[in-house]
Amino acid sequence: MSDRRRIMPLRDVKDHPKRKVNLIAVVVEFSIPRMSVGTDYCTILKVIDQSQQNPELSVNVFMDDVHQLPHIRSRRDIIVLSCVRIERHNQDPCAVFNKSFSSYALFDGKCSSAFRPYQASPAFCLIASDKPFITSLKNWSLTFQLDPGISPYVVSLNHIKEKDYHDLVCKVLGVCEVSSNEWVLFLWDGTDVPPLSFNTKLEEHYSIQLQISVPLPTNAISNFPCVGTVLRVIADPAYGNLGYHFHSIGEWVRIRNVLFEVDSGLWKGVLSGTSKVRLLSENDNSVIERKRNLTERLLRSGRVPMSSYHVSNFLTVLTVTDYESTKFSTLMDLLTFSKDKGIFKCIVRVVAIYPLQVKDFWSPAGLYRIRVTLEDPTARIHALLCGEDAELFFGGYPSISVLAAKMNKLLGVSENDDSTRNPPWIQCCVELHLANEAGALGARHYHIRFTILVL
DNA sequence: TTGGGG
Repeated sequence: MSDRRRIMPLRDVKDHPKRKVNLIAVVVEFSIPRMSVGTDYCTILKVIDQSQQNPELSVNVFMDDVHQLPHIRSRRDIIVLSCVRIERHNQDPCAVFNKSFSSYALFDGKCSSAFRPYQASPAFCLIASDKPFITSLKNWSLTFQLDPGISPYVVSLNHIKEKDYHDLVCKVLGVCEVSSNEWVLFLWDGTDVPPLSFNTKLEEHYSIQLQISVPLPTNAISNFPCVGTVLRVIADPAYGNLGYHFHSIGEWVRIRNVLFEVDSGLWKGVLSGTSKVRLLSENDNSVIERKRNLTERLLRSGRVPMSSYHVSNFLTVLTVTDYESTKFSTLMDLLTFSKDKGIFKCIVRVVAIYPLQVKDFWSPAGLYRIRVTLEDPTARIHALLCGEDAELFFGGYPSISVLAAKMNKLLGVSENDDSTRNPPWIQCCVELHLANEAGALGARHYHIRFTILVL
């Protein structure tokens, strides 16, 4: 075995088509490992070095065992690529890792002295002459400002559009197998997804879902932020065990090519075959901007939905004077509240009611007994509107036609368009009771209280 | 072979 390996600077790669070369580079982006349409699993890396940061070089890695594909742990990690073949795609060179003659090793980019790879392909062998290359690349990358990739596709969650592909600069709150081979990613950028209208023909409002996929137990969401939407992103089954492939929990990333869809009047992200990840620093400008925007928003407006700032679609529902000075809470504040009783003032939309017919609002004893589904950008909950609380809310016992008109206003039913409805924002008081053991799913009960509907 | 930003 030779004790030297000729390492090619990335700027020279373009001049060596069809050649097999050795590279040492910093990984700045990776696609999530997944099955290819051929026989192998695949991940695509973007790498840079001192000689070339733009364009980044694509490295396409194929392996027959998904566990043997490189799994990037941290920003600035170093990859040694031995005997990769240079090909051309369109006008751009790329390196292709062939499992029959290529090998690789991944090194922590932060630790300056260790030469032990945290992952390597079976045939990889570190050669003494690699070490100074690795050291100088680590030293260089610590001083180099990595490019987060400014692009018109980057949006924050308050600007997403249905059926569009967007990039998000966001924090990865978690990844969870919600059912057998169904994985969900939880993403947050501190902004609120836009409120949606409901298609009354497709969505029977009494059967409305409370969330995309399954409910999570309180202990799973207890560390989620209470302001800003936690977007649920469904992974394509081709990704297999997403928890194994995704190492960025709690970190800021730029995640590219997320598809946005609407399901049951809720926003849903889809991790498609072309989604890619760039790990970002807490000090990255795009991360600092998002944190600053959230701080300024909370100082300016408190815990209210971003889209309720402009009150064109806001019903004046007054809470009784006792709670006028109470600060607003989000529904996620309620879902994660740990004491067994509390009263909150929220800005929400009534997205569904049960019973469906106003004539069924009373029990046989003549008492109001209604379940409403409340929504804000952070969550949906069922809340009860019963007895004296409902009398206060509706102003006693109005006629069925008056009550029906009030409910139509509350649900956003339009007088001249029965195909869509767009519930207005209202403010209301919600009392929370934890029925028994704290945090148990379904043990929380919510009642609308101290709220008067003024119409 | 696969894969390759919109």
